Amino acid sequence: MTLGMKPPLIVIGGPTASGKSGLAIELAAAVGGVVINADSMQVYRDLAIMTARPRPADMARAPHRLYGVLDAADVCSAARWAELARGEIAAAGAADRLPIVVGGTGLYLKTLLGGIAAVPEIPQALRQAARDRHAAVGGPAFHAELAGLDPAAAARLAPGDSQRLIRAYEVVTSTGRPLHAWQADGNESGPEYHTARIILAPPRDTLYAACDHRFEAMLADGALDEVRALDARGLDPDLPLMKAVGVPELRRHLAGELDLPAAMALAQQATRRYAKRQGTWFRHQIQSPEVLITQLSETMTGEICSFLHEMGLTKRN
RNA sequence: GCCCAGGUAGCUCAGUUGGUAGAGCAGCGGACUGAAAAUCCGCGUGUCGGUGGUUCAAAUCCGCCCCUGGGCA
Repeated sequence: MTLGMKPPLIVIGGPTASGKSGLAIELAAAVGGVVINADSMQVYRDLAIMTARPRPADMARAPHRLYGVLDAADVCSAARWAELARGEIAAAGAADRLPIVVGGTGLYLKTLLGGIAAVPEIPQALRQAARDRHAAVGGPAFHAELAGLDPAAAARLAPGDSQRLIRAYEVVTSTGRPLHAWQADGNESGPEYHTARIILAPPRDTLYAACDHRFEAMLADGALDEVRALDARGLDPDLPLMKAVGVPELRRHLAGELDLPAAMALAQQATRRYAKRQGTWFRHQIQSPEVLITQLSETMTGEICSFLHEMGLTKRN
């Protein structure tokens, strides 16, 4: 690598079931790349099928990193993931391979690309205490309490926005400074990359059909057994992986609350809604990507390779 | 063929004594700085089956027609 040149990086984002993983594998195989996961659920080990992790046969076609590396009892975060990802990007560069970061977790990608406020890591016990407090007093009272500790955050957040209320609460109680003060300091970001961002944005109808079809395929592949095994661990239902799309629905089926067709229909709906939210995120948060693909396709590898070559990101074509 | 009961939003339905319509679900739009597949915020999107009447005014009253259930033949 030439001194002074920013290391190359490919980032692929888009809604679930839009064909990101397939595209990443094709690109990686074509240019000699490493696929690095940027999906908040695929980082966990327990649910390979339910979280649509690449299959072993696909993973054999190119090196894959950060898939299934954390236990379901563990908690990832945007900052934690970004740190891991930077490590993998550096390792790929050292191995003279092109890093291809792919995933649908917009916040993770944004953190990698733009950094995040340098709030000190908050001990898990304190974070849990904040959550417990919220559960104990309820949303409105918690919101009122926060107003006493961090009026700006309370004013900005809806009383129902539990996740952000809890975050604001834990930051101010743990660090003594309100969240916006940390944010005003600017973002802590890692090294700069020479980046090509590829965003997939297929038409709504096509995407929804793909979501529906894929969930059916997951069930056929044994998703229910996976969820049963996870269920048997008796983990806190608030843990991230326990809230992955489809997991609550299938657990309700396992508990006898829903028949399978009903659980499937609800899970498919949840998937569609998730895909819609992701679309909104990428549309508004990732401005003017280098490549925008408005179809459901993994067959554009050739064109994309040429483009990446023109950008000076690849050595061969 | 006759007798009932219905045709109102994508679906299930509400709609008082006539004043151009509203709920739930679905859907759509948006926000997003450390659990983000999370967590929230906002928004009725409509030839009231069709067509003629009555009326200042019809989803609402009257006639005819069409469609869907159920019953009797």
